[in-house]
Amino acid sequence: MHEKHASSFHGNISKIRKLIVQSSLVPGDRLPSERELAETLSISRASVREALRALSFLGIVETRHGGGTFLCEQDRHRYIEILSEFIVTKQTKATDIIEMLRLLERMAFSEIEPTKERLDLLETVIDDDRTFRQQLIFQLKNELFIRIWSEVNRFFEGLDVGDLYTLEERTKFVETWRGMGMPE
Amino acid sequence: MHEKHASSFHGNISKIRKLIVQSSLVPGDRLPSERELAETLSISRASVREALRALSFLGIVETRHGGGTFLCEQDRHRYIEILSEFIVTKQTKATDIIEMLRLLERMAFSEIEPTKERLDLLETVIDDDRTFRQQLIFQLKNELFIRIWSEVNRFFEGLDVGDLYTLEERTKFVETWRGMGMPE
DNA sequence: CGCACTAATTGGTCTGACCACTTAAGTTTG
DNA sequence: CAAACTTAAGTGGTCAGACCAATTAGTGCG
Repeated sequence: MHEKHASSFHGNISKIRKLIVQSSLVPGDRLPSERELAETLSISRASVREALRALSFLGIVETRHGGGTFLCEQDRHRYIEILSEFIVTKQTKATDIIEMLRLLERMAFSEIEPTKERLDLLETVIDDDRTFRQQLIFQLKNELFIRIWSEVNRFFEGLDVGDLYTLEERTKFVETWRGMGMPE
Repeated sequence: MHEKHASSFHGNISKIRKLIVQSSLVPGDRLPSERELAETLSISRASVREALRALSFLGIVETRHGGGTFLCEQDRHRYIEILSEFIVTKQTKATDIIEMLRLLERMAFSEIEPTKERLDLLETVIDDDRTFRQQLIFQLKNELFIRIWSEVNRFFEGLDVGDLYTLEERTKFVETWRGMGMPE
């Protein structure tokens, strides 16, 4: 009658996320119904609902009464999801850390005004990925932001996966950034 | 047999939170068991569990298998703990908090789709800085993001420096936002 | 073609049961 | 008497099946 309880709560979340990926679902797509998911994953519908509720909280999924469960516009909520998951789970996946870091640095780029001094400074350190990114963040002059970035970056360096960007990417960043600045 | 469905999901969360307050529970205290809560609040245990799961995600409550459900040590908040540490450890400058808050709210603006309802809603509260910003954030429907924003905002309000934006700025926000909407 | 109605689908809730873990009371033992 | 063990009650975790509520797809009629 009752099956063995082999799967935990977080395990069920992973199962559903895995299923989303394997099914090649794109943002806006509808997930299988709760009843289908329950049968497919061999868990009760109650457990499916708990997992879906969690995914809903993380902004990954959206449910409509009578309509179904839909995959959120991930691109719209991308960095919120990353931020959420980074904070929620202790053992963050490497890919998430990298994406979070990239997000923060993109935010910095969009926040900092590209003056000539800053451009020159970044170009002098463009060969070193770590220094380049650090100098960029430090330009923000926001200690809170810097501290958050430092923390995420600390995790990143612990991964020991080399550079975050290639030299080509860094060069392109600076050029794009220069284009954003005023002529004067 | 089956009772009327008078209460919604979020309503149940409120019920439990209210009960926590009314019972004068302090961090570390144990809540009534799920079965007791179900009877007290006149809802099914399944609904109690869903509400508790949400509170658990928000870091307000912690459950231990076989042990019970406990009120979290407020300052040891799982996710907010990290953010709080950033803010508290060194005395963060007020300007940094303000900037971070503005950054978060700008993120929200770029994430939320500007529907007519949302525009109307924001315009009705445009005179009150705090309410305006809160309504904006709440549109995100991402509880975790809301928690994070709330935490930073709490520090901001502790600064007692008045409004974050002027009425003119808020008006401009809404107008800019409206421009971002597609004509369809 | 379009509108109203109906049936099927899907999420939301309820009930009662059983499993797994924790806790505390009771018992035994040194 | 105190410590270790055993046991029973309590609690969260899961399951199954049912019904309610909202949406959607389908059908028939005008």
